[in-house]
Amino acid sequence: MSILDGLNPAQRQAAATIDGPVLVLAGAGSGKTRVLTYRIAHLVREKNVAPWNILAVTFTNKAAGEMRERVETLVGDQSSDIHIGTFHAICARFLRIEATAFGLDPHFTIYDEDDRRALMRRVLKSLDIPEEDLGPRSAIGQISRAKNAMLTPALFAQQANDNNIQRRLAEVYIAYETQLRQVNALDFDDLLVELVRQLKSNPDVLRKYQERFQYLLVDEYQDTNRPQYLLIQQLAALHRNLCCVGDDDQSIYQFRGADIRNILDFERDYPEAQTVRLEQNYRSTGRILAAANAVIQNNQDRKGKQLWTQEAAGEPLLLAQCDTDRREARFIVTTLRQQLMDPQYSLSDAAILYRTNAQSRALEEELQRSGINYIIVGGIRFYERKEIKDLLAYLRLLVNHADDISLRRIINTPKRGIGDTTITGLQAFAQHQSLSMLAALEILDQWPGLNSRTRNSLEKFRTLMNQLAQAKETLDLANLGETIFEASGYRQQLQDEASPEAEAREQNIAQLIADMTEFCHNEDEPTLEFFLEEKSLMSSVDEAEPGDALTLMTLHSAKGLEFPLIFISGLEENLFPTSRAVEEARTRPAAIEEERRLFYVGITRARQRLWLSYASRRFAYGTLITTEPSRFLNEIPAELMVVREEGNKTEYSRGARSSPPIKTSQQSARITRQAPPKRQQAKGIHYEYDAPSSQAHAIDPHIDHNQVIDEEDFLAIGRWVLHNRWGKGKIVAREGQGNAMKLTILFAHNQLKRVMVAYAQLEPA
DNA sequence: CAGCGGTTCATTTTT
DNA sequence: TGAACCGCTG
Repeated sequence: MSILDGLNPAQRQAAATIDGPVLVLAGAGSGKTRVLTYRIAHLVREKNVAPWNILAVTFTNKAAGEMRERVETLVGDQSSDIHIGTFHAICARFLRIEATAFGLDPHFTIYDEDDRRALMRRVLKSLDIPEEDLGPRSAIGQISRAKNAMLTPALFAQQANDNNIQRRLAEVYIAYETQLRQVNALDFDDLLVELVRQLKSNPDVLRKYQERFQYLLVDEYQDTNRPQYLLIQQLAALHRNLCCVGDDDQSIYQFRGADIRNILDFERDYPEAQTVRLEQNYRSTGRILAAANAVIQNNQDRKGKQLWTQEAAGEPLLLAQCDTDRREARFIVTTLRQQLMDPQYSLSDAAILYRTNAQSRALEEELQRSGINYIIVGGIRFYERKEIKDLLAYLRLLVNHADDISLRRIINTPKRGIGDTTITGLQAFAQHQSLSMLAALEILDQWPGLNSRTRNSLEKFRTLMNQLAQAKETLDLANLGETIFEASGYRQQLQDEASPEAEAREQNIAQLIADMTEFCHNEDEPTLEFFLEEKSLMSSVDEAEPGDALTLMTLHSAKGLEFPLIFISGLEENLFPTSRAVEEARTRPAAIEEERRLFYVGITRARQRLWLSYASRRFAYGTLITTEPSRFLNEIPAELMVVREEGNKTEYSRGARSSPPIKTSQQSARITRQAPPKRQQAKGIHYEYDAPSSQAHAIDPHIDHNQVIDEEDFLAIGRWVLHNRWGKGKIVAREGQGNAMKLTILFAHNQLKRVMVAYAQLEPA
């Protein structure tokens, strides 16, 4: 008897191989979290590994929380001693613990995108670089890339050729780093990069961690970037008991520096590594999985995997071609309503996925009109709201006096009559005195030519901050938050405004203070530092509250999640794939592949039903633009999908594309659901196409289900076959075997179609 | 200094 | 469409 008995053979191998490096290539829905948690349970309960000798790293806090929960049910109390966390959280924690050894100030602040941008603005201004030459956005992006390539400012400057822009950028990088250090802050990239560097130059500290973490587990390995890879390599170097779980087909963060080589080259980096493939999918119906497989097969750059399932074929996918984005929203709402008539489904079983956050607006309007309860994952995060960031800025400044960016944020919030001129003046004065802006407030009498009115306002602010600093020493976290809200005059300002928005803001702050109370109760060490750290590293996915609501989110946010009912909207060229990808693909065709993987991720989120949609006309940038259906739609075998037209018939350009997936409304109206494929002796693929009786009505009674196909005989290249929809055609190409077999057939009017044998009703012609 | 109105610009994706 | 930024006025 072993804990691992409940796993399938591949899963068991992945979980039981605990000595040496293991790479688990886990397809979507193949039970990778199960493997990870059972592996941990196996280590602790059956191999007597001490919990604190295990480190498990995930991508999101949510994944970490889930893993901890599931491990807890398997091993009980001991789970609390296992190190489970996100890369960023773990790095932040180690950096703080080892701050002294690393020569860092342990009170460092973690800067998010907003703070980073504010700092960059300041840098660009100080270097007199006009916005047209280099915007803060672009500068941040390029510097982030440099950091993730482990390039220090000095190295970057060296590499910068005589190219003017590069040299300029090097200057910006240097100034940015200097200022970051001056305000005692680290950005997201730094958390990783800094720890990797410090461990390299402090071998004794590294040794300590290497000895402690005898067993390492990494989730979502395909999304690790260079510094993350290096960190893992450092930590695993001693024991080499490293288990990385990932799926190259689900790598969707390369734009942010995730390096697919980390997964593709695993065997090279760890020659003794064992590779385990998890290819049985436990999540989706046969048709959904077939669609996913068909789409991802268009990618060249992959290790190659073929997912299979024992689940029933399920319902066909449905593609709604809508005339406008508004109609698309209505289609989704109507369809959802229909589904909810079925008592087995509730609102929380459904999710709408889209490529960009901006697309949520049209959907939201329609949902509000219909009174459907929904939550948005990833819009504006709670901790990104202005009022929350304001209050947090007070807290940050109390912890880190050097944090000028936070000071600037709050020195005149709420209004204290301290304007831009004064702030810029204070900054210059502080710089001249080599002090932080907060410290400079203490020596205002040395500021020449300061008029008494301004001085007065500044002194009032100084008094406030000193008062709060005292409060910090005596009060607990929640009371401190309350005091700041009150003493700063923030509450007063909101009440004076007396608007619904102000009311909402006040509520949000009440929520923040409630969070603080909760934090005090839950944590062993509820320090202000740790509270801020937790909040800085919180992502929008982590905030999704359970409840009876429909979920709206980007495809990126959906990674790792699953829903019985999934809508993927906005399947249009230049939206999904994005215009950037389309553009880039003109010179580098592989550029489209990340978008395709994203589509693959979306499809594989669905357990039972999947709806796809696009709008021929859509509001973007405030105007109506016309669009074309996404190329990805052509990659889904027609047999898997029913097409329906929503709204007025619309023209679309047929272009040079040989097989537009769209039929006219007359045709599509008559398209009934496809019959399940004929039973075949699949070679190595175990599809079971026993349609549940509830679907019986969907099956065309005229099809002979027992007809046996001798594929070798009549499906050879050059043969003529009869398709129930397109008539007679000639087979021109064939790929795959058994149920995965696809044929390319030339039908009348030079119509070239790719069909899946498993779903097409083909007969010898 | 604050508040206003006008203009411009942007939409990937996020730890 | 909207947020974000700029410049003018009181």
